[in-house]
Formats: sequence, structure tokens, C-alpha cells
Amino acid sequence: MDKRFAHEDAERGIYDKWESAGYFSPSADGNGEPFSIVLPPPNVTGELHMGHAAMLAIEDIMVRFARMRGRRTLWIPGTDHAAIATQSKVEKELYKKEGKTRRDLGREAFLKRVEEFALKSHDTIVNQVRAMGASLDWSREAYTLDALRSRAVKEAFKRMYDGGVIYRGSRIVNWDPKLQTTVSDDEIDWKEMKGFFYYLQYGPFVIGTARPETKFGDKYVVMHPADARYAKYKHGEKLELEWINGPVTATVIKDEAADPAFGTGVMTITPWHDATDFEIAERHSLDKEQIIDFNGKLLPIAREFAGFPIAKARLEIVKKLEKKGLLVKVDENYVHRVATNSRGGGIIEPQIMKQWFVDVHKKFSRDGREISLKDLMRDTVASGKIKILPERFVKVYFNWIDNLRDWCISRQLWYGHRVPAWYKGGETYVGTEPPGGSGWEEDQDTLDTWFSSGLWTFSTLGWPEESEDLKMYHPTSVLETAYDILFFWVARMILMTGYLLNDIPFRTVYLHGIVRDKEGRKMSKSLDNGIDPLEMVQKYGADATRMSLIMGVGAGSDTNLSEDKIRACRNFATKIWNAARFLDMRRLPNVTISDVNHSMIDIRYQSILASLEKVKAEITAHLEAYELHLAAEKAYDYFWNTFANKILEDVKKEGITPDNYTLLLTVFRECLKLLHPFMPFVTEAAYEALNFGEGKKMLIGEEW
RNA sequence: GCGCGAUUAGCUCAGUGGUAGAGCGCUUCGUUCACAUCGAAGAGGUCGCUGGUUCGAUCCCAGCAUCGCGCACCA
Repeated sequence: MDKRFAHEDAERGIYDKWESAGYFSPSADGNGEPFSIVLPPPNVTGELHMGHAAMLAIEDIMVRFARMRGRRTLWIPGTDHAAIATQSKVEKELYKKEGKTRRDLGREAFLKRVEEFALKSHDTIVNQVRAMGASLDWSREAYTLDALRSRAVKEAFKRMYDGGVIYRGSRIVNWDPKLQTTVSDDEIDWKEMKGFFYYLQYGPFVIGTARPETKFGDKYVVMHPADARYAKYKHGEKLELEWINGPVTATVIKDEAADPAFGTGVMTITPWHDATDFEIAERHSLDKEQIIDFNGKLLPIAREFAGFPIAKARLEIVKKLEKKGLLVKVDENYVHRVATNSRGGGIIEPQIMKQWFVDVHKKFSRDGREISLKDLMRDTVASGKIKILPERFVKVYFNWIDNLRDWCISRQLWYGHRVPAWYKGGETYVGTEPPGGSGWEEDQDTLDTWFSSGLWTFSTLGWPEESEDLKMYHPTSVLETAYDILFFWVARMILMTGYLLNDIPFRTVYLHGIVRDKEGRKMSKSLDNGIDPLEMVQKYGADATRMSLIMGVGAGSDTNLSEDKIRACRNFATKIWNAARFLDMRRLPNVTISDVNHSMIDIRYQSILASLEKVKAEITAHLEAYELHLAAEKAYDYFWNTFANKILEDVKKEGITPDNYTLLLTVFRECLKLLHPFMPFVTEAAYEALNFGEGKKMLIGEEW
């Protein structure tokens, strides 16, 4: 045996051996209680980062623990087409390298490019996942956009449409003029920006705005019904006044959305380009008019400013207002938040558009009650059917549900699941297959990528077929993911599964935090502070990389990772390896672990074995409670400080005898088991080196 | 505005109603004897602040401060 564990050469071989021996698949004849997890599918946009590595480490620990305890264990791998992320990445590259847009290529040719990219990306990712030692059942690998998942998506869409919880309607949506698509509320990043805030004379009122360029069509003036300053103006009252492009008739609207404490307490509204204004307009059945087109340019309503892009228009309009004496004052240090697309950073321009939505308010009948999707999502967690860890995220989840609006699911992207709808005249057809007859036109849009992700726990198991896998492994045992996709994904899975299967997707949600750099900053390309998991695996081994992401990190908390920490864990792997090496070098002939009973008469040995049992029980309890970091630390501490530094050193001092050698073998073998979920490679190698499996069994398949 | 988290050794972080823990770093000593990717010994902490509960609080409760995060608002 070499002085150190040659992880560079050994890991791949061990992984292949596990896989070919079938340990990653639940045994067909097993009768243990099922334990199943779906891998949160990484986006096929490039490579894995440390967050993925943490996810893989945590899930693999859960999976290996379950497997060793005899559960019928299934962990399903897959990748996500990540519609908007993948498409925009390919678009960016296309423009950079060839100066072309997706429209220059056309839908078909562009999609071919995206698919090539996605495939390459997929292969890279799969290799990286394997390098981390993740014991996934590759025979069941899925892709969110493959044939089986596409069938599930169409079926889900149709059932939800037939059930009335999916509708097509003209509502205000978040439009990204840069990527030319809608995005959902959850995909928006609010960025603080300093700008000008203008006070304008609007008849007898002074109104405030940061966006004068949207104000051309303003013909409603809104104030709070209880605002005494404006009591003399009655709801519905009409006023003639001079505005940007001449006289207009304004109508007074009393609505509680107007905050008396903000500015002058009076505002005009632009229902076409603001969500709150849209709601006010809906409440009072007001007219809505589009001011800005889908490329971010002013429409003919702006007269001489028509065709101006927003930034230019704003300056020109302010000049005109000033000339007309309508500009009262300007606050030059106004800080407000601007909605941007979290992909690509384009500034969102709300627009009223005909889109597909999931209706979260509409009641439907379920188990004799009338409930909405909101109720369903809330009740599922409130009733305790699904447990969220750490528990504090339950509040976050409820808070999100309380503020939830209808979910816009159609996207004007090309890469993704096509909306399964066809139109002819005023007729709409929704189905899993195109309608018969001629003259039907297919919907051009695709679905939000989270729509297909929402089906993931059961689309991977064969739904809508009543497959054996579905019966056996659904609901899944645990859903393990990063807390920042609680809304995007976890909530949507609960929604989809609740509606379509009348079931829960998983029993427990375990949320992990963000892996940051050693100074606590997010790892990012622009800061160039990322630690590449693959580089660390090559340098220090997968075991060390995994362990560094577990130790000292409680559920849900962020962690600052440094290369020092990984190095420390590598030293621990070396320590394990050298203990094996010692036992191998001092091997006594004719002593096997089965002699253990004879040697255990010694009272010291009994107390050693008793304390080992105690540690085992503690580690088991920690793992059952999903306290992975405590389990890892306990195993680490016991191995290094008790086994290596005390028990083994004592044996060295007193000289090796058949009895104490047997004791060492016994304790060491137990340690390997306890450490295996965390550091699978070095423990497996040591197990083999000492022939603990007697040439038949691998550690991965041993009993806990 | 509503809510959440953090505050413990020089650094990164665990943890507990009863004498404070790990890794890294630091100091001193030690390698033929599994491992220097090691071992032994050690220095280093009013456990953010102020009250309260308690025989006893770093831990429980209340308030405050600082940092971070989520959600909502932003005319």
C-alpha cells in the first residue's frame, strides 16, 4: 500500500465497480421500505459549481445511509433544459462569435444549436456528478425535455386546462424587451437605482413620477377615499385640464391603493405598464392604453416622441413639460427599485399581453371541499403532511403563498416545451396531440421551465403511466435542494403533485444554504472567486471535497468555503488510509475478525466496544434527524481522537497480540462503515485492502 | 413596513441551563518504529449589549445594536 490514498487513480475505478455491481439500483428482490430521492436536475448551461457539489454530497450521504440500512433505495439522476437560461446562453454565444441573432438562424436551425450545446453540457455535467461519487441509478436518468417528460408536460397542461386552473387571458405581465419574453414574478431581481423624481402639475393636483414617458395617456387621477385634502373631489368627477400633448378630460377615482402619505397623495395611473395601476383599473373598469411597444419604444400616442426609446424620451418630455410650465420640481436623489430580469439583466417593462396562466385563486373541488391552488399549497405544509427543514422556512413559504399572483407560464422563447394549444378562428384546442382537421394554428410559445420541473418527482417515475416505479417510489422520501429555489421549485412541485396526483411529492424538504467564498461573498465569474469543485476533486479527492461541504454546516445556513478546509479534510482521508495501512502491515496470520468474541473478555476491550456502540447510536440518530454535520463531526472526532490517537496508539505501546489486533480490526471496520456515507472512496478502498468484504461484498452494500 | 437569520478563539464556524469546542493559523518539542498530509504539549474567549426568569444563563424570555437575507411597497 502506498503512503497516501491515490484518489486520482482509485476513485474512478471504485465508482465503476459500484455501478457495474448494481449497487446504485434498488435491488429488485429487496423487501426493505422504499427510500427515494430525485436529484434536483442541474441546468444544462455549463458546469457544476460548489453549490451542486454540496447538494450531491448531502444527498449521497442520505442515500448511502438509507442503502446501508437495508432500505430499497433509489436516487434518480437527471438534467434540466432550463429554457431561458440555456437559450440566452446560446444566443449570447451566437451573437459574440457570429454576430447573429436567433431570428437570423430561424427557429429550427437555432434549436439545433441549442440542442448541441445542451448535449455537450449534459455530458460534462454527468461526468462531474460521477466524479463526486454520487450513487445515482443511471439506468433511470431523465431530462426535463426528453420524450417521456414531454408527454407528462402535455398531459399535465391538458388536465389543468380541463380542470379550469390553467387559462389564457390578457393580463399584465413582466415583459423583458431585451430577451423578448415574459418572465414570472419570481424571476425578477429588484435593483436599487438613483434617479430623478418629477413633480408635475395635473390640473389642480400635483402628481409625482419617476417615469414621465409613460404619462401621455393618463386620464385618471387617483386618491385615497379618506384623504381629507381632496374631499371636495368626488369619485367619477370629470375635470378638464392641460396635459403633455394638449387638453385632456381626467376622471377622479377614489381607491385605497393611493397612499396619502406618499408624495402629494394623488397619482395618475398607467394601467398598461404598471401592475398596481392595472389592478386599480380592473377594479373600476377603466380604459387601458399601451404607451410603450415591445421593443421599449414609444407608440404614436406620444406624437412627436413616437419611436423614441425610453431613456431619450424621458429627457425630451421633461423639457416639454418644463416649457409648458407643468414641471413643479425635481427631486434629484430619488432612490427606487427597478425590476430586472434575473437572466440577462434586461429592464422589465410591464405590458398587458395575452398569455397562459396558472390560476392560483380559482376554487376547484377536492375531496369534497372547494379549494384553490393557494389553499392546496398552504394546507399541504400547514397540516404537516410535508415537513420543511429547517423549520424557519415554513414561514417564508407561507409568506410567499400569501402574496402569490397567478403564475404566467407562457414564454416567447424557442427552447422549451411548446404550449400544447392550437387556434382556429376564435376556437382554442388544448390536447396532447394536434387536433384533426385543417386550419389549426399551433401556439408559438413555450412553457416556463419550472412547469416541467414541477412534475419532476413523478414524471421521472413514468407518470402518466401507472408504472411500478410510480407505485413503489412515490411520494419520494426527501427533496433536498437550495433554499433559494423554495418558491421556484418546491412550491410548484407541491402545487402540481397536489393537483394532478392528489398527493404529496415528498415527505420531507431539506434545504441547504449557499456556498460562498472564504470572505462570505457569493462565488461568481465576475469576482473570479469561485472554487471549482472538479479542480478540488482532482487535487484533494472527492472525499475531502464532500466532507468540507458538510462539516460545520447546519441545514439552511450558508457556508464560507476555503481551500484550507478542503485540505484539512484531505488530511483526514490520509489518516484513514494510513490506519488501514498500519493494520495491513502488521497483519497477523490466522487472525480474522470473527475471532472478536474470544478476545473481548478483557474489560478494557468491553469498554472500548461500549463506547463505540454509543458513538454509533449517536451518529445514527443525527443522520435520522438530518443533522448531517453533527454526524460527520462525531465520526471524524471519534476516528481521529479516539481510534487513531488512543486505541491504536495504546496497542502500539503494549505490542500487538492476536487479541488487541482483533479489537483494532473490529473497531476500524465499524469506523469505515460510519464514515462511508461521507467519504465513500477512501473507506471503500480501505475496506477492500483489509479484505473486510472477503472478496464478495463491497462496503457500499454492507449493513450499517 | 412585515418576517427571518447571524453575532462564540487571530480567521472560518460547530455546540450546550452546570469548569467553553473543532479546523486552520500561532508557540515549543518530537520523525528508523501506519501517517510530517503526522504526533505531544501549549498560548489564545466577560460566548454583541442591556435587562428579566433561574440556585446557576453563552444557551430560555424581552429590548437594543451591528451585519446579512427574504417578501411587500416604491405613483
